[in-house]
Amino acid sequence: MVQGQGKQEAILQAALALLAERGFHGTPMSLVAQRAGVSPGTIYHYFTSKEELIRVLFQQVKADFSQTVLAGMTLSSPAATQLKQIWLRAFAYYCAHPQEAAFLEQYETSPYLQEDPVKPEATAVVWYQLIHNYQANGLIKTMPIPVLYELTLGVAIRLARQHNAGHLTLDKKTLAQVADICWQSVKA
Amino acid sequence: MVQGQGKQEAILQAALALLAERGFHGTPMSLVAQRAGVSPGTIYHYFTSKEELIRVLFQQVKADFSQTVLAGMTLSSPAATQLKQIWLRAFAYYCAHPQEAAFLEQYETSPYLQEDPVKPEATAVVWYQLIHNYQANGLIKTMPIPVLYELTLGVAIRLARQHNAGHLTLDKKTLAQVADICWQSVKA
Amino acid sequence: MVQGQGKQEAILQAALALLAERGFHGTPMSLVAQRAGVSPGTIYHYFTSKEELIRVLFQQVKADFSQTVLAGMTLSSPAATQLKQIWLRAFAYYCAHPQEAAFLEQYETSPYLQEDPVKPEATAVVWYQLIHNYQANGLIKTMPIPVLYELTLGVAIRLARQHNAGHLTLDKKTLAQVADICWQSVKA
Amino acid sequence: MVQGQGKQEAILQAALALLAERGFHGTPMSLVAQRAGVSPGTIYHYFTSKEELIRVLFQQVKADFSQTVLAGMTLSSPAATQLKQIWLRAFAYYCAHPQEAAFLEQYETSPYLQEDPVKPEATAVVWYQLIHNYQANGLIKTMPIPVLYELTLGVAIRLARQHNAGHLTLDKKTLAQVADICWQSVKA
DNA sequence: CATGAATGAGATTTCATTCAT
DNA sequence: TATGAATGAAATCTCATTCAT
Repeated sequence: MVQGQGKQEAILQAALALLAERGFHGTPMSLVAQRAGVSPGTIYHYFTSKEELIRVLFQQVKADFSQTVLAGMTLSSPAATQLKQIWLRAFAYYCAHPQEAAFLEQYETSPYLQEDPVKPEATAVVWYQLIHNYQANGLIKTMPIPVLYELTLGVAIRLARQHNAGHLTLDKKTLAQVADICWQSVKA
Repeated sequence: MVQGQGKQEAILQAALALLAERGFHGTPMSLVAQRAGVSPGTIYHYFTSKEELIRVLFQQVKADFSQTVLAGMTLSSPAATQLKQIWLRAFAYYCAHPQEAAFLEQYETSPYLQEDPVKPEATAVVWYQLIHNYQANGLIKTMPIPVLYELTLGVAIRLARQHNAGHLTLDKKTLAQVADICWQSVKA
Repeated sequence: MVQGQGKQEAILQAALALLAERGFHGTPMSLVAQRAGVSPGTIYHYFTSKEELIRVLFQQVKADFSQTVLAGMTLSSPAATQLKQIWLRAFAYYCAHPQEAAFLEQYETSPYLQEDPVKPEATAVVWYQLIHNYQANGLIKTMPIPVLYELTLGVAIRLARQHNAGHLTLDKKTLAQVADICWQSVKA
Repeated sequence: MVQGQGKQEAILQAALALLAERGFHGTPMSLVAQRAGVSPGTIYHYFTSKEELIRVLFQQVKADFSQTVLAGMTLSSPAATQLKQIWLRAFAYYCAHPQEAAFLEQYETSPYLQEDPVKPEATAVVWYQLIHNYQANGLIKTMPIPVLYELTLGVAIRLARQHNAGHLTLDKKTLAQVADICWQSVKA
């Protein structure tokens, strides 16, 4: 069994796996506790409520996504290269982390947490900043940010989801093509 | 109070409104009953279970969507016009029917009904058949159907959703532009 | 579909079959109605309540049992012959009418109808009268009636029940032996 | 209020009393909880379902019966003495524990638990083993076990039941007579 | 910090019974 | 008489959360 601070992490891990597979209402706290090798009461030492646990998990997953996608980005490349690179990285991340993907989708979709629904592009802070810069430099179309998001990263994410669900397989070449198509649709 | 067969319809209406706003697990059957002006037992006269009620509702919403989008389509127009037309109609439908939109999104996303997760494009039968034809005639790119879906209708739906959430407002002109961008990204 | 008075009979038949197989609480009135080819409301034209339906059914089964066991009795035979005959007939009746047997057992056992629990020997009116006579003539032991009942007919019924449940098979010869044993245990 | 493991016992006690008096379907879990001085949810901490609670209770009652009947048996006595002794003990047990008696009868009778209906003699393991031995030594008749059961212990139990229901009172002498009659009917 | 038995409100579903047609 | 849609009380079971140890 894990000890000390490790327990909080164990709880988050367990929650992620279960929430991804069974949904918010399909995963009782007791199950999270069991999977984390912890007692139900312990969860409430680290999190005030189920809602908070989920909110914290969301923040963590989002941060991990941002960091992973960002890591090793070639910041000196031209816009086209960079955006396509981020597109492919995002796609790869979702495919490599199906649990995180499933969880994010539910989180953004579900009326479980009524307060402030999350804008999809908010999850991809890295992307958002890049777009912001490029737009300022006139490299991409002048359109509302959400439109640009759905035309590019949004597509990557949906496709990754379908890939995870087994509805779709994409080889490297096709993938690069799609990334390029997305870039074409937003470049100025 | 409604009478006779009208009750089944009243139940479906009530369910749609509540499910859209509060989610599957946030809407107890008793609430559906109350809103439909019906006793809890009555629901079970028309539907075997909560699950079945939701499934039937999904079929109905899907059918309504297909029919509305299809109605008045100019079938003699060229591919570009048709696809853009359907894109705009789908967008309009989702904006005009935010409840249906929210419900569909949850239905496609939620692990609530484990059996056969729904492919998004299955919801848009009309669109699927058009694409199929055009692809056979070489009018659009040779790519997996789900890719083509996400590049076009998928984008329309996401944008409508953001519109409903109040994250976004699009004037007619911009809308037509986006529809055109989507068309450009899939045409051969 | 049956008509008029035939409906009452159809209801009783349906009730018997279902109650025997599924128990009192396992057979909703709606199921009885369905099996009888009748609407739920109709049952309440013939019976005030579920309880009354069951009570009437009990009376009917009891009467049928008495009549069948009595029919063709050789009233002139000696006591031994008569009691063994009735023993074998009762056994045969229960084996030939497993539904009636199962129903009677439940009725006599269940706290479903709190008022006046039924004495087992009350079900076998014929037997009761015979015993009464023989006892008056000093042909059988002076013991409380229920004791005599359990030593004879009671045994027949339990064995028939076990036979119906498939726990037991008895050939004719063994059966006659058991009947004789029972007789020996009560004769003066 | 009871504490700790005592709650499981309190629940079983409450269930026994209520089930005996009101039957399986006449005793809601909430009533069991109330009588046990426990919240409804607590029952499900100890038992998976109502069915399991009843099954466990059956095992416990059966074990108690066996042990009580067995305790202080004079194992060196001759067959006649032993069987009559066990007959009287069984009778006494059922009279002294009317709740257990009523519960056992329902359990063996009711179609509530469809799976493997219980053979009556299975409840009396002690008796079964004795009979088995005696039969091997030719001390009692060669007949199917269930027949021997119904001729002896079966009679004891039915009579005790009638006694509990107030239909019958037996003095010690008569009781010994009946026990003897039963022995006579099975001895070789 | 950690535990896990206990809670009790609330969710889904059933079913005896009624009543307008 | 007959219907069967409708009722609504009640039953079983779940689960987020608490608190004594």
